[in-house]
Amino acid sequence: MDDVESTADATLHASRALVAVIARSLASALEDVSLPQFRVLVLLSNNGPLRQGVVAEQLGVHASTFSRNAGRLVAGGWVRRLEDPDNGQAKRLELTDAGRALVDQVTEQRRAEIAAVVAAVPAAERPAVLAAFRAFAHAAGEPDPQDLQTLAM
Amino acid sequence: MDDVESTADATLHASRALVAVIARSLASALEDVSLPQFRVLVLLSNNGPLRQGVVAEQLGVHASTFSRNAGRLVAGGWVRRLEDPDNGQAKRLELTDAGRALVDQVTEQRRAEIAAVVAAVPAAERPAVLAAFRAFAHAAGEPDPQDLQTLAM
DNA sequence: TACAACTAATGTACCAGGGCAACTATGCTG
DNA sequence: CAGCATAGTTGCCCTGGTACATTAGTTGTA
Repeated sequence: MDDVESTADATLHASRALVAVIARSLASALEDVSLPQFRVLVLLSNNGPLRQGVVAEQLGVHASTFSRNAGRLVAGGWVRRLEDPDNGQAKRLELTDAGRALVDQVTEQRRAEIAAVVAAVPAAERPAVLAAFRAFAHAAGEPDPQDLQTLAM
Repeated sequence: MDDVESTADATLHASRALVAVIARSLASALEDVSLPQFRVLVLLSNNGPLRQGVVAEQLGVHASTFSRNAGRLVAGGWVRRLEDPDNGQAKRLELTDAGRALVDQVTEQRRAEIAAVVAAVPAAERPAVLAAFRAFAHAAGEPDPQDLQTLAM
């Protein structure tokens, strides 16, 4: 087994731990909203207020579908529908405080759990881990936002 | 920023790349089956044939719910329902070749994409990356199977 | 101004997933 | 054998996500 393979192996193994963290952080939010709904919140969190049509297109769903989904989010108090001052026919969606808090809570939990793992790495090895993860991230390049959005990141 | 924080930061960054890979590999399977359905396939792939009731319990859904879901998987040709020779009332679920192939394809794609990233890491740094991921995985401990199952790993 | 284009909402319909309750068939045990 | 427990199926109902077609209101333009 060459070093590409064994490194890929170790990466896959470590990725299981990361996935578990991500799944756990997601699970807490999914008690409040569905995954498609949470994706919307993340989208708004990353981009600020957006027109409904834009969100629908980003999510790859029909505008009518999204209109209803947005309605559910509004009803749940996670987002607000605002008139677009520049365009009377358009509506802008904006996170409410609750919506923002939900997203923040997930990312916070994610951060905290990963920090806990890192803290469990012997201090002497931490710089090496830091350098290695940076090298890996660099080699991977910027992830496709569309892919990240699938799992609401 | 201490080195726990900056390392956690780098880890989060690297994890985005990993999540993108996982999302992509999952996406290809989700053209054929739904996520709840794929979870079933993974469960069977990891454990071999299982009684329906056991699967339902693992997934945390009602037996009646799962009975129908299993029916859809059978109809799709992904699993087979077998009489349990030891117990006339029980049914065992077993992956068909197609079901196994679907799961294998996802894990294969995942492996291949990660290997591609690793191959893009300069050879001189690869041993450090290997060591880092091992250290991280070790620090994280064994992930909770329940968490992994959420995202079908 | 009148008409076309755009944006969202709504009526209608469908499917997947989920639960509860009732039923069937089988297994176990006194 | 009678009666109870176990395993799964099915009827019924609800929610969420999805699409298509249509409608209503807004904007822009010929």
